[in-house]
This record gives sequence, structure tokens and C-alpha cells, in this order.
Amino acid sequence: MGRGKIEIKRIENDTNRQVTYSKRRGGIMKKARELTVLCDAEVSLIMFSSTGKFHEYISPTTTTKIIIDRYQQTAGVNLWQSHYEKMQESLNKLKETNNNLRREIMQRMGEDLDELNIEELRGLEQNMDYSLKIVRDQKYHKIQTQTDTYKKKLKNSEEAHKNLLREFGGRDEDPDYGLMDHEGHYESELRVANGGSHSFAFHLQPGQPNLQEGGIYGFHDLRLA
Amino acid sequence: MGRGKIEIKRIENDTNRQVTYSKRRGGIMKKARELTVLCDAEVSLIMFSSTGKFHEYISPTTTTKIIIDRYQQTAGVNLWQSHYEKMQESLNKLKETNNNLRREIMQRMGEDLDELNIEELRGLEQNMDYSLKIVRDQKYHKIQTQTDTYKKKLKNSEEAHKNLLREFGGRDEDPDYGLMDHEGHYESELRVANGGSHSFAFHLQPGQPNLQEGGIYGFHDLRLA
DNA sequence: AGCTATTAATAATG
DNA sequence: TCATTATTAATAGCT
Repeated sequence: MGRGKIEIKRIENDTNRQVTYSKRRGGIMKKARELTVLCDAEVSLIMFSSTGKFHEYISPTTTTKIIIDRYQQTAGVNLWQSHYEKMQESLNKLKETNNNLRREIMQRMGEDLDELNIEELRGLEQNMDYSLKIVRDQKYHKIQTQTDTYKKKLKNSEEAHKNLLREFGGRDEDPDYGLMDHEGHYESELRVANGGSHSFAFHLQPGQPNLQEGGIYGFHDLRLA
Repeated sequence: MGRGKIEIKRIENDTNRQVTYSKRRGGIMKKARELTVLCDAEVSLIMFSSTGKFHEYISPTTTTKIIIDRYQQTAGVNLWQSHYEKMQESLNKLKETNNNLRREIMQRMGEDLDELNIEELRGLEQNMDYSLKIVRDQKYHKIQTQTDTYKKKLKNSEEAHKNLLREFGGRDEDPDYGLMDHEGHYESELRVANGGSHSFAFHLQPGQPNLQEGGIYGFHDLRLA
């Protein structure tokens, strides 16, 4: 379709090659456009010239991303699998660790014990027994510390009060005021503080996993080998 | 270029459209091939017909992945950024959950209790106390079950032995043989079974995270905005 | 970039 | 679906 027939092989003359690229690029783009319209097709055409110049055609009804996604689906390949493999692997490892941690907590809460044999049950019991002692000690220690702090504060307050009274020159004198036992106050305060129905720290309801385990990834095209 | 000129608009007749798609697909593929050879270009052509049929041409000097990567570089887009972001988000969520679970276990093992206030400590203590009872009960229950099974087996074995002796016609008669108390055997067996230094179930060493937390991803080309 | 002789693609048809 | 062919469309070589 020119002044003469040409052989389909690389055009060695640089200028000629560039010119032909330009002309034929236009032609193939027109063809792509026509295919899109005439046949209701979706076409992605990406071209790089020998000098690295980039041109593309994409059917106006779609996007390159959509075409590529669809291409991967249909052709059964995953172009960026390698990019994601490590991540996917980490994700799976994390999920597994997660499940293990979850199971351990469950067992430490007295759930799912059926899968443990006697030896494991015994180990768990001993561990929990030991840990409970630590927690109990820690609680008492904290209570003690808080009580001490409270007493100290109280003492300071009493001092301040006494000084105040002294400054006011002995009016309304009552030698015992400020020396009564305030322990009772502390006890009742503590009781209020603990009276709530709060569970502690991080909440994990047996049988109510608070993490969605699957279906987080809506990726249809992240098939791993 | 046919028996008559046609208007470039959607061909409504299904069959005609399919036929034209087929012919023109061949034509544009030939053009792509020729462009590749004549002009030393790199071409990626992906087509989906209106019925969803897929066809592609890719210059033999390259691959679709390479073209797409190059396309992204040149066009300055990142087609799978959103996928990457979603995955990263999931990863972070999992990590956080993981840390929470880890912390809870630590606390249930008597570590990191400083960050708990009295109320939480008290909740933890109560929870552990209650759970410990369950574990203990379960242990006893399992031991009981195993003991029963063992006894039953023993009984059967004794029966078999007695029958055997009876068959041999009273030689070496000993009316008490096979009726001695075998409980002792069980006890010693249990002691051996529990004597190991195994921890139970899933192992979690305080201060020794068994998961690599960062630096796993060597992606240089997953640029995020 | 244009032009146009010539080849190539293809629409209609069998 | 396949082959034929009249006709249009693309383009190679030239300016």
C-alpha cells in the first residue's frame, strides 16, 4: 500500500524508521479506535518507539488499569505477583501468629482446652497458678503504694489544716480533729473504683473474634501460586 | 476498503459485529507485528470483544509485564497502588492486633503489669483466678477419664488372661493373679508423662518476639504518593 | 509535512 | 466458519 511493496523487516535508516513509526502509529491507533466503536470492544494499545517515545490508545469506555486487571484474570497471570509475594507471606504469617496468640489467650481463659493433653494442661495450670500469684502480689503492692501515697497526702493535709487552725489563733479548738482514722475512706473509695463491670485491658470475647479473619481483601486478582 | 464504505459506529447486528471483530482483530494484530519489526518498536495490544473474548499481541522482544512497568514509569501512574495500600493497611492492623494479643498474654503471665491500674489489676486477677479453676477442673476431669479408660483396659486384659489360664486347664493355678491393684502403675506413668520440662502449647518468650516486625519489604518500585 | 501511486485491508457476498 | 472480490483505506516513496 505504497508506491512500492516493502519487506517486513527492520528499517535500517533511522529517519525513515522514525517516519514510518509515526505514520503507522497513527494508522494502528485509528484501527484501534475503529475496532472499539464498530465492535463495541475494549482495547488497550501501548507502544514504545525505538527511541523510547511512548504512545497509547485506550478505549474511552474503560481504563488501562481495568484492562490490565481483566487481562490478568483472563490470562491467568499475575503481573505484580512478585511485588506482593513477600507482603502476602508476611500477612499470612501474621495471621497465623495471631491465631496462635488468640488460642493461647483462649486457653488461659479456660476455653478450647479439649485439644490439650494432660501434660499440657498441667503445664498451663502451673503457669497460670504462678502468674496469678504475681498478679495478686502486684495488686497488693499497688494498693499498698497507693495507700501510702494517700496517707502521706492526708498527713500533709492535716499538717496544713493544723497550721491553718494555729494561724487562726485557736478558735474552734478540737485537738483530735484531723487525726481520725481515714482508712475507711480509702476502703470505700477502692470499692467504688472496683465496682464497675469493666473487664481489664484488652478485651477478647470468647467466641467473638474481634478481628475479621478473611474477606478483608477484595482482591480478585491476587492469586498466589 | 470493502464492497462499500461503512460508517464508524457500533455494528448493531450481533453476528456481523463478531465477524468484523474477528477480521479487524487479525488486521490490527498484523499492523502491530509490522510496527514491531519495521520500526523496532515495542507494542502491547490487549483486546476484549463485546462478548468478553480476549486477545493480545505483545512484541516478542519484551513481555506484558515489562511494558506495563515501563508504561507506569513513563506515564507516572501506579496501577496497583490501591492494592498495595489496602494490603499495607491490613498488615498494620494485624500487627497492632498482634501486639495487643501479645500484651494480654504477657499480662496473663505476670509481665508488664505496671501499666495496669488497680481496677484493671483486680479484674485481671479475678479473671485469672476463675480461669485457673476451669483449667484445674479440666485437668482433673481429663485425668479421671484417662484413669477410667485405663482401668477398663486393665479389666479387659485381666479377663483375657483369666480365660487364657482357664483354657490351659488350671496349671499354675493362682486365684489372686491378675487381680492385684494396678493403680500404682498408672500413677508412675503419669508422673513420667508430666516430668518433662515442656512448656505448654504455643510458646511465647517474654522479650523475644518471634516475629520479624519490619524491614521485610525490599520494594523499591512501590512508590506511594 | 503533503501528495499520490500503489499495495493492503476488508465489507459484502457466496 | 471459510474463500472470493470489489472497493475503500493505508501508506511508501517522493517532494
